[in-house]
Amino acid sequence: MRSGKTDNVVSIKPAKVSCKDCRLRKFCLAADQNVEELEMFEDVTQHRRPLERGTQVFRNGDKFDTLYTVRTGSMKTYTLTPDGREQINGFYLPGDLIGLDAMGFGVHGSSAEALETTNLCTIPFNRLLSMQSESIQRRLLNLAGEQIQIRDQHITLLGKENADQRLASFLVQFADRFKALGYSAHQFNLSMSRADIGNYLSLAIETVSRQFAKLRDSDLIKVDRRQISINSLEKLRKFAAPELPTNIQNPMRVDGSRTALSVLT
Amino acid sequence: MRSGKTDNVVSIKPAKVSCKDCRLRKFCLAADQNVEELEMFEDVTQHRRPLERGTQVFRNGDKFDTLYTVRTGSMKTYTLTPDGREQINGFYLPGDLIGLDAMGFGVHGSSAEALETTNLCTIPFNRLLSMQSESIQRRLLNLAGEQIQIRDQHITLLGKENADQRLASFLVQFADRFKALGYSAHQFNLSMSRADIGNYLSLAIETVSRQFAKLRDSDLIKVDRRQISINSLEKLRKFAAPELPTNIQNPMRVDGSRTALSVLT
DNA sequence: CGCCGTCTTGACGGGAGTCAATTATGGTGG
DNA sequence: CCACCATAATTGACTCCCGTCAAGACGGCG
Repeated sequence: MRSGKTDNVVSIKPAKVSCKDCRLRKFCLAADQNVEELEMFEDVTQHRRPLERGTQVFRNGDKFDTLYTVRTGSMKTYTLTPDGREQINGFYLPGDLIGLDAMGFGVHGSSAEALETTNLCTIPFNRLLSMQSESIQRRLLNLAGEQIQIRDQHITLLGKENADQRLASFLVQFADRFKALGYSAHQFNLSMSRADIGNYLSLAIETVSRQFAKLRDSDLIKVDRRQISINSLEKLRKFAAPELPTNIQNPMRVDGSRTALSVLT
Repeated sequence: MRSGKTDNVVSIKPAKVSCKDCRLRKFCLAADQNVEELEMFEDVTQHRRPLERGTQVFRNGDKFDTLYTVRTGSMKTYTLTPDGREQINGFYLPGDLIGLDAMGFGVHGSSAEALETTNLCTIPFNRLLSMQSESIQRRLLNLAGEQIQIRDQHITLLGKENADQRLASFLVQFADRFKALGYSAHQFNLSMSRADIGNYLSLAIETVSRQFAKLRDSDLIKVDRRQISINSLEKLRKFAAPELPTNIQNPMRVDGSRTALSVLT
């Protein structure tokens, strides 16, 4: 499946869309590439036949050699506890890159599974590096940094928010992500089950259900199974993350630790 | 974070130790460098005067331009909740690299603070990249991947473990890290307060205290304030992460999701 | 010696987990 | 087309782990 230039020929099978026409490009590894680099990148990248729901792309312990970008559909990644329960660490939407965590030890520390019919771009890691592209290198670091920050936020959610706030935060997160993708932030449906939501938020599914009911009864959202309609995103945001009552806007430190730095931004 | 023996040389001032003689090199960015690269790297890197306990190196929202490696001492990083409470995301020991999360958006999403008198190496990020060193690039990706996996594990801890297991896991983690650094895994003292431990593990300090007592009463550890002595690391490990009762050793999936992969462990 | 911050220990209550029953839904085959 | 079933989701009742409140112990240091 090659193409020197954008052809008028419509291919029957995996319908390879050129990276330079892909509306997700600004999210993916190829975001900042110039034309020639993009061709190299496109040469490295491959499409895959669609994954059905429940299909795993890699599993905890697998040797790492490939990164994946979600083209359509959605995925979850999860780690396993010693007693075999799964802990979902993240959900991945179109444009998101999966597998970066395995760059550490060369072995996947998590598993990745499709939540619905999903198309991926596959990107062999060593071939990617051998491109020696500065912009790719930079982008890889960007995306890895993002993943760390996203996880830090999730740790904060698990560590500090109660059940109400967790579900609200979850919905706000998806609203924002859908909006960034050009979809409606107020109307979307979730591809994951209540069990997955609960697992991700560390709540029992009954609790998830109850919190959905609570948000519905407060007229913040409408819920029909996995179809979500947000009445006021801003109210929901407030609900998810209540701020300090009034006074201090730039929190100078709530505790008493010193802050003596000679840093000039 | 001290233990065992010190070096014979007592240095007066910043006493710049050459990277090539640094016993922490294998942990840091310069791990895989050849001689000439190492010189370039050393040229980029700088030492800093020691930080006192409580001093912040960067804060949430600061512009990102520098990475830091812990040389001696220890640090914590934390994010802030909207209402100003801090959530500790990680503790950093000698050899650990701090600041990678900020590669994502060019702005720090967390703050970093010294837990005790601490010496850092500072590494200007852009100068580092301009070295165009393949081994440095690779190492950056490695370390970023590690950070992601570490956070995934912490998410799993917060999501799935109860109070007993959390503290035990915490101690095991530090035992392993000290051992990797060449210190005793069975005897060490913690540089952080009960409050910091509780914050990190998402437990009230009273609960931390109670769990310490429980581990002590079970003869798994001895505790004297921040001085920890582990009687049986393996028992503690078992306690931290109980496995499946018997039967299934390679968990085929506890839930009912499909697993259509041609994987052989 | 006395103050203060850190830590420990006890008593109590609440938020969310667990158990259980009911309803809704979507897929499948007669 | 509908009956049937398995899965998913909701709702209620009860329980328990851990957070909160409160008091006291232990050092460290001026």
